Amino acid sequence: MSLTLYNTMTRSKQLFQPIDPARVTLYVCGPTAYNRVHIGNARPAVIFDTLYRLLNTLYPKVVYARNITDIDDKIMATAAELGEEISSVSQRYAEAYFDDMAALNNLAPTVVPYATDHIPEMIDMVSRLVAKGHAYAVDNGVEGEQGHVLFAVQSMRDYGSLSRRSLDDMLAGARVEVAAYKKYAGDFVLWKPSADHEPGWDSPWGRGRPGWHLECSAMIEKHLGDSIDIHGGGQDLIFPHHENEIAQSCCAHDGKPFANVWMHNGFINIEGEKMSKSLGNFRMVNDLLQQYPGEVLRYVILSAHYRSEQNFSKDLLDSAWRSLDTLYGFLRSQTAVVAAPCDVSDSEAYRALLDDLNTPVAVSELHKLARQMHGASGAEQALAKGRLLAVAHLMGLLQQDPEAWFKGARGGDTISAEEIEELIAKRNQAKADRDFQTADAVRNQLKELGVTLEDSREGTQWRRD
RNA sequence: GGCGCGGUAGCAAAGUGGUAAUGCUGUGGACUGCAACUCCGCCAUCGUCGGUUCGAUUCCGACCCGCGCCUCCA
Repeated sequence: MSLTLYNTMTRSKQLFQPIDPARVTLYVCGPTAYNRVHIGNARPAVIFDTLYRLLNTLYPKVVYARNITDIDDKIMATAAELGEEISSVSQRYAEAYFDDMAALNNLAPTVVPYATDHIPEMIDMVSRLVAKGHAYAVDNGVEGEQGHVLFAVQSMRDYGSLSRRSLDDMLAGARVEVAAYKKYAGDFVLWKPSADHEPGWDSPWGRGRPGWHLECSAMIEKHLGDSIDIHGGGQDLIFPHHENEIAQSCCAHDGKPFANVWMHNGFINIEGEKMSKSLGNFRMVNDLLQQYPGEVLRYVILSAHYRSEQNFSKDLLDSAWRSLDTLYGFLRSQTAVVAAPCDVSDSEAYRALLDDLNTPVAVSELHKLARQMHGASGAEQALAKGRLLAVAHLMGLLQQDPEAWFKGARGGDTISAEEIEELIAKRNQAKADRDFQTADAVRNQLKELGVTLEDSREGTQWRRD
């Protein structure tokens, strides 16, 4: 069994070969904690969580790090707006992020490093970059400029290799003004000075704070090593974020490779439009969770290949919910069957995942396996159930009790489970009396309250629509 | 301007040089007191035009359409 992954760096799929099979390393860029996260943040979390699960079946130890950026100008702005401490803002939103991600059945990463816990490491890295001639400090005495440390992009030969852009091309189309203190327009900030009212840490270049890209380089170096196996994130991070991470880390390590495989997930659009602040169409995970189980969001994300763009819409979410209903329906009808232990690697779904995380095929296999289970009996059925659950577990799906799935709140519930049971009892009595008019009246009454009844030889089951 | 991505059934979404998985929806039937669930069946020739080939949705070229990035951004 071998894993193939698409590498943004080479623009091709390639066999995954860990640097050290005894310790595979995966790093994914996490959120900046200044707001509730939107569904776009959820995609990489779900995708790479699935990859993490997959890697765990292949290697004895996988170190998965996903950071929290807790110092950033956006957080500072939010804190100022709310009149709150920066740390309290970032802590609150980091917690909210963890809650949201857990609701999507994401496992906790092995390491969750915080930027502010790594200031000395960052300063150290900047010092090394300066010493090696890859960075320079602005020392012109000008207020607001003095104390910046910039990465000298021209000091690195392969700068731009990930995004495949030449410096000149980028600068030609640049839409931003170039700060006068930069030696070269493409140079980016490693460290910036903080005003008295801004958060800051003492450094060789005065009181200041880290630039955006620095934390990832420093934290990866500390927790994962100089060279890691896989680095992931959203496509928008390819440039400049990841390009700059590469620059920092490679130059700090005298040219040693930084990440062997670069993986980037596509964007999520909303009802056909790009999700953006100006369009006001951000979909916060938390808001969606008020209307849909987290598993539905996860199912939707896994229904598309991670590299393609994905369009979120109400129809898509509703249909995913119905698909899960079908799957849980099969499981509910086989509750009595004890799942037999099963080796996931012996499945089409597993092979699909090994092929650059082809989750759409893996999801489709879930449906095939469920039907297979449904049509089987005896030991074969037990095995089929075991396989279905094992494969689903790899994807973080179908792990809850089917009964709970159907009876759980689905938003706007107006009738309690007890009341439903009472009405069912009443209807069953009517049925026994051959009073079908009353029986149907009860059914319709429940239907209007969003409850569907399912009669079978074993009795009546119910579900919320 | 530079770099890059995509166009497959009503919707979503895989895939392959030899006539297209899967889910949702719709629809015909079975089951049911009626339903629901489930089961059986039906519903696409893969943006357009050329080329290569015995054969292309799959390779090549052109074109049309949609989209992303170019230092806030998953």
